[in-house]
Amino acid sequence: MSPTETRWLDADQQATWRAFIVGSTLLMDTLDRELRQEHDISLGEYEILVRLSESPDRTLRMAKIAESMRHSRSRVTHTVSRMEKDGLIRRIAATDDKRGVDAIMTDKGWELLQAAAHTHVSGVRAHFVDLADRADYAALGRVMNSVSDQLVAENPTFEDIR
Amino acid sequence: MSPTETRWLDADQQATWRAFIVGSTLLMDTLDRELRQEHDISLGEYEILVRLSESPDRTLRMAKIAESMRHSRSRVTHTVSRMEKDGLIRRIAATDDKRGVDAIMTDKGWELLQAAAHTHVSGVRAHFVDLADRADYAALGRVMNSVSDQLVAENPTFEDIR
DNA sequence: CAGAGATAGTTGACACTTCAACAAAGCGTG
DNA sequence: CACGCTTTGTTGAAGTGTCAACTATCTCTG
Repeated sequence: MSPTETRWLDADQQATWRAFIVGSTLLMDTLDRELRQEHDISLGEYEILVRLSESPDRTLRMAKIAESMRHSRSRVTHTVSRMEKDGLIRRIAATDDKRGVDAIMTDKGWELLQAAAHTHVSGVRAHFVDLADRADYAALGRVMNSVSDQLVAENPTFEDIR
Repeated sequence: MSPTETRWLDADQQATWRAFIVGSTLLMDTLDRELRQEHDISLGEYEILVRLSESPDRTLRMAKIAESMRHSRSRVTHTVSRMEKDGLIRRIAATDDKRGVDAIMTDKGWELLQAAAHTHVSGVRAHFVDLADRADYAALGRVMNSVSDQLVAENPTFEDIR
């Protein structure tokens, strides 16, 4: 924040940081493209289906979806609207809280998920999980978890605003 | 590819994978927002300025920019067009290859980079580098490097098409 | 229990990315 | 040297994400 002296990254740190940017961009783009090409669904849409599939009655409040993916409510509204148009999800007003809306995975959504899951998991393995040894992979998990924890802790608004 | 049995991820792998998605999304979004708020520039635009600053004469061919960031040519054209309109970059036809176009960072671009670099590096440290111990960070670098290598090797078209 | 403020979700405008089609210039082999 | 093929870069449309404004509902406090 304050314009104190900048602590630059050393060469190693810089290299790792750049590897992270390029690698994660490439990885996400690839997984997204594979899903689109083979099942006409984006990675984001797939992730929503996964979360619904893990919920009782394949149902989840819009807010819960947004929260667990750390996407904005607005983004979830747009995405779910598209998926509803495609017949993958249905929306009904929540019974308890009249402001709320429940997203429910349709049978068509369920079937698509079954098919897409294979593609996705294979991709994640081929392009990511199976490339690293267990220890390195675990280390990566630790780092990414602390990134999330720190950002959420530091900026509590992440829970709601985004 | 072939619909053989799916080798699912175990719980640990799944957790790490999800941490990666959520963490990297959160991280990139945060760094992007910080740059926008404080300097009216996106992370992608910033990255272009960095690359130009590292090149002789602060000049780089459009294709080289696209290649090093692994963005599509089209994306680079659009982004550079916006930056040109903002006076951060100038474009001139390449002298040698008449198809080519050189992007040149202006003084205004250079000054913006100086200011933005502090914000960016501080953010990268605070939200990423300084959170992990050296060993975990190095492991992450190894993983992300093999991700890139594997994807580029497997799909040579990445060099040009994207 | 009234009013203020928080929360859920949607909407529309705008920004950015992708994709396919395209023009212009270089390259390579007969 | 001419033809086809590749490479460079741009364009415009369609898709997706962000942001700010808005409605409706809920909750808390005096």
